[in-house]
Order: sequence, then structure tokens, then C-alpha cells
Amino acid sequence: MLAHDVARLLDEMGTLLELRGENPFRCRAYHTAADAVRGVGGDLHDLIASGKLDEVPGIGETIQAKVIQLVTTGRIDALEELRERMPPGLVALLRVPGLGPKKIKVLHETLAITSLADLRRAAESGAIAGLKGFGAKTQQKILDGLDFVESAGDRILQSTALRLVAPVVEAVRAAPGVERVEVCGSLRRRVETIGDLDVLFAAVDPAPVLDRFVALPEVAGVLAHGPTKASVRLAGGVQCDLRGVTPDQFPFALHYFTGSKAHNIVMRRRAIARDLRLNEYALEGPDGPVPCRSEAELFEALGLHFIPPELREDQGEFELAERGPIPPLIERGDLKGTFHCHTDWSDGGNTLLEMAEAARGRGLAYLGIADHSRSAGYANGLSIDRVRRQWDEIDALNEAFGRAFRLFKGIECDILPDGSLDYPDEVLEGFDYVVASVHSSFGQAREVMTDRIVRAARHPLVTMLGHPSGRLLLRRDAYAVDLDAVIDAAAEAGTMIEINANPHRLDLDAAHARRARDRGGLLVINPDAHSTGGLDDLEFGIGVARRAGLRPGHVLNSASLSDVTRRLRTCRGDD
DNA sequence: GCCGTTTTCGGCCCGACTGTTTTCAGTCG
Repeated sequence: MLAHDVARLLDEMGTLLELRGENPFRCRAYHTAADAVRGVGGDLHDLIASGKLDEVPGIGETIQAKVIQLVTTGRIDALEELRERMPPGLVALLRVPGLGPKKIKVLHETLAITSLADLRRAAESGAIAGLKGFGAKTQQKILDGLDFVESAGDRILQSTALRLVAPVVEAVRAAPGVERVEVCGSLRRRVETIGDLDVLFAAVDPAPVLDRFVALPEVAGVLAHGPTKASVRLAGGVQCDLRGVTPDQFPFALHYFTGSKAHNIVMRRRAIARDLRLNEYALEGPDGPVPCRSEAELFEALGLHFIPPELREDQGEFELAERGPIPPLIERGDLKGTFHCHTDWSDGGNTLLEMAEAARGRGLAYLGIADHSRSAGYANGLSIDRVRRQWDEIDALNEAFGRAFRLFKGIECDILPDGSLDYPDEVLEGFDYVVASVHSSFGQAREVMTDRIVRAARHPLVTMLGHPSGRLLLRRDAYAVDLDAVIDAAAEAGTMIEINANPHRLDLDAAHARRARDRGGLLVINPDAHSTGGLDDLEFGIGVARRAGLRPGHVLNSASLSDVTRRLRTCRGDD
């Protein structure tokens, strides 16, 4: 059983206990255990078999027994009991902003509310306003919250978040008295999808800035508005929180609001262990505050080297930062080129020359063209004849570029349902490299799909695997596939794996990219660009790579043109 | 329910904002 699935059930267990009004620390223990299991990742059978489960911090005797029962029998008796005693619709009420376990418990016990529909009926009839601890405002807030739950999706893409937050940051920066503005939260950590937007600013007097913020034209509704903090709903439904602190407090607040929550809890515990107290405003010791002018100084005060925001998930970054300086993670400027770009030869919007010029304009020294292969009829895939004509055009362009720039001849070759490739070997041999991707028969059984991709990974003419899980963020789950097995096979065969940087994909994800790195595999950051502007998506791939802890040496396209040329030849067995 | 360089019992991150209160509980991040 996968760690992800175990974690989900442990979370459910914690939530149901909360709704029953159990000891909050007992409830939290289940959520902590769920996070711990997520951190372990992979398949839990191995961990249990090796007896290492009880070494995982946050999993004690009781929860360990439940996890073992779950993995061996497929169920947790205690969870089944809770589910039986708890109306299934109750958990959904937690999604209504302003409703937590305590209020839901009261609503359930006094008004017999067990679903969102019950809640709406009760609020509209006015029954909620009369309850002890509730009032007319709470009732209205519940109605607004129900509208929100029913209309809005949960999360947004990073690319959407950046577009939404930009005007807010600009407006805050322009406000009188503002000295610094930073985006914090999951967006600064570059999490794949974003729940809400967190913006922090420094000003001697934050209140007037917040007054301006809630009056911005982008704001559709104000959820809370105080002298140091305001929360609004932007047009489109996304929540945006703005916090103001004084310049002295800024480094502490920047760290605190960047999170993650799990990372912050460890930081606070480290402070306590040193007889210090950390909050979002200061680090306090017995002899008064410990001044820090930057996040780096805060980490230093707690015995740590600087931890980049992308690693702050309590997933091993503390051990790293205790040992010594964390080696620089890969940056956009490290990329010398990229592979997997489309042109108007298949379903791209720009010509070969336009794509090449756009790449040069972005400081790249080479660009790999990987249009669709012949089976991809929907995408105007290239027949063998058209492949050869594209090669001729690329040769002519390369001649014109001279040493200044180089186009590589690649192909995004479909992995057919049986794991074979879309061209015969004698055609594949003519490319500089081959990206192998799945574009059909997504519904295959897990074993079949895994064997299919593993077979492609082992094909001697396949250079790299494209978007290996097939997921589309917020739209389509990954197809059923054992990615760990694919990663292991690719590493063994010397086949690289793409980090597809398209913000809709981000595939591989960071956790699997880290595994690939640990298995000795090489990764490639590819934009899957279908237009010149798509080349800018490389930055999203950099985000994934940094979250995976990748350095330039782990990524093929951080290599220079001459090195890459040599490596591609080696892959093909030409040397 | 978990955990231990204060501890095997008694803690568990903590501050802002809101609404319902008349001093605070609940929610949120």
C-alpha cells in the first residue's frame, strides 16, 4: 500500500476524532503521523518488513499497530467504527470557512445537521443565529461560506497564482511607508499548486497600507481586516492574506509566513531547546531579543545553515543544514539549453527559426526540437518522410547559426500500448535524441502500464522519458503506474527522466525527482513548449528541481553545448 | 497519541481576528 493512501486514512481518522470532540493532542497525533508517513513515501510494505516503521518520529506504538493492520488487511477497525458512528457528510462541513470541529459538533448535536444541504437549510431558516455561541453574523458567514464551497475549486496553478499576486505586490510596494514586500507561503516554497496567496510587507505603520489593500479593485470581498493583517477574496475566489510588520520584525515574519507549518514547528522546538522562544516577530532569549537581520541569521541563531524556501518541508532539510552549508540548488541561470519543444511541424505555434531565436534571446546555447511522432494524429505527428524534411531544415539552420547556437534533432516519440516505439530503429537512429512519452491507452492496468514504460526506458535508442506520470494538475490524475519501478529501470539503463516544466504538468514531481537523483539517474528540465512563450515555463521546472534538492550536476541541460553534444552521442552508443 | 540533555508524566507552536461575549472561545494560518 502506498504511503500517500495510508496518510490519507490517518488524516481522516484525526479529523473524525476532532469532530467527536476528542483530546486535540490525540487528534493532532494522527495528522502528525500522516505527515510522517507522507515524508517516508513509497510503498509501506518494505518499511514494515524491515521493522523500520517504529523508527519514524511521530509514529508510536498505537498508530504503528493501526498502520500495520491497514497495510496487511486493508482496513483499520478503529476507523471503520468511527465512520459508522459519524454521519459521512459531517467531514464536508469542515470545508466551510469559519466552521471548525467545535462548531460543527454543536450544529450536529443541537440541529441534527449532517450535510452541507442541512447546513444551508438551517442557516436560511434562521435557526443557527439563535444557538449559544452563534449569532446573526456567524449565520451569514456560513451562508457566504457555502456559496464559496459550492462555487470555487480548491487550488490554483502556480502560474495562475503568480498572475494574481503580481498586481497586489505592485500596489503594496507603491504604498507610502512600505520598505519591503515579499510573497510568502506555498508560492515562495514553489509548491505545485497553491491554496491561497500570502504577501508580507515591512512598514513602520502597517495599518494604512492594509486600508489601501482592502480597497484594491482586485478585491471582491473582505474576510478580515485588522491593524496588522487583512484577508480578502480576490475576484475569481482566491484568498489573499496580507500581513504587515515593522522592518525589525521582517526577517522573522518572512520565515514564519513562508512555512511550511511542519518546518516552523521544528524551528520553534529548536528554539525552545536553546532556551529561546521563536514567533513571527522575534527570537527571544532570557536576556532579551536575539536580533536577526535576515533569515540566514535566524537559521544561524538556531545552529543551522541557510535553508532555501523550497526545502522547508521538514523532509530532511534540518539534518542537511546541521551538517554544513547546503550546496547551491540549481537556478534558471544554470540552464544552457533545453529539450522537448514543439514547432508548427506538429502542434506548436511557431516555426523552427522562431523557436531558435526565442531560445537564444533567453540566453540558451542550444534547443532540442521534439515534435510529435507519427501516431499522434491529433497533434499532426510527423510521418517518416516529414521527419527527414525537418532534419534538412534543421541542418540548414544550424549551418546559418555557426557556433553561436545549435538546434538538436529530437522527437517526442509515442510509447505505443505494448511498450514499443512509434518508428523503426533505423529512423530513431537518425535523431540526436529521443523523448519517449505515453499519449494513448491511459486506462491500462498498473502492471501493464509500468511494463510498457519500463520497456521504453530500456530501449537503447531512448534518451529520456517525457512526462512520466501523465498527470495534468487539477484536471487529470496520473495514470496507474509504479513510478518507483520506472525510475529504477531508467537509472539502471542510463535513460534520463524529464521534469516537464509546463505548469499544468510538473511531471516528474519533486519527490520522485529526488528518488531519481538518489538512484543515480540524470534529470532533464524541459518546458514542453508549444510556442516561444512556453520557454519561460522552464522556471517552473527549476522550482520542482529545487524542491527535489537538485544541483546543476543532476540536470543534463545545465551542461554546456559541447558537453551535451558528447553526452547525447554517448547515450546513442556512437562513441 | 507521542515523546524525553528539565521529563516515563505532563506537557504538546502561537498570535491575529472575529463574533459573541462582558473576559473569551473558536478558527485560521
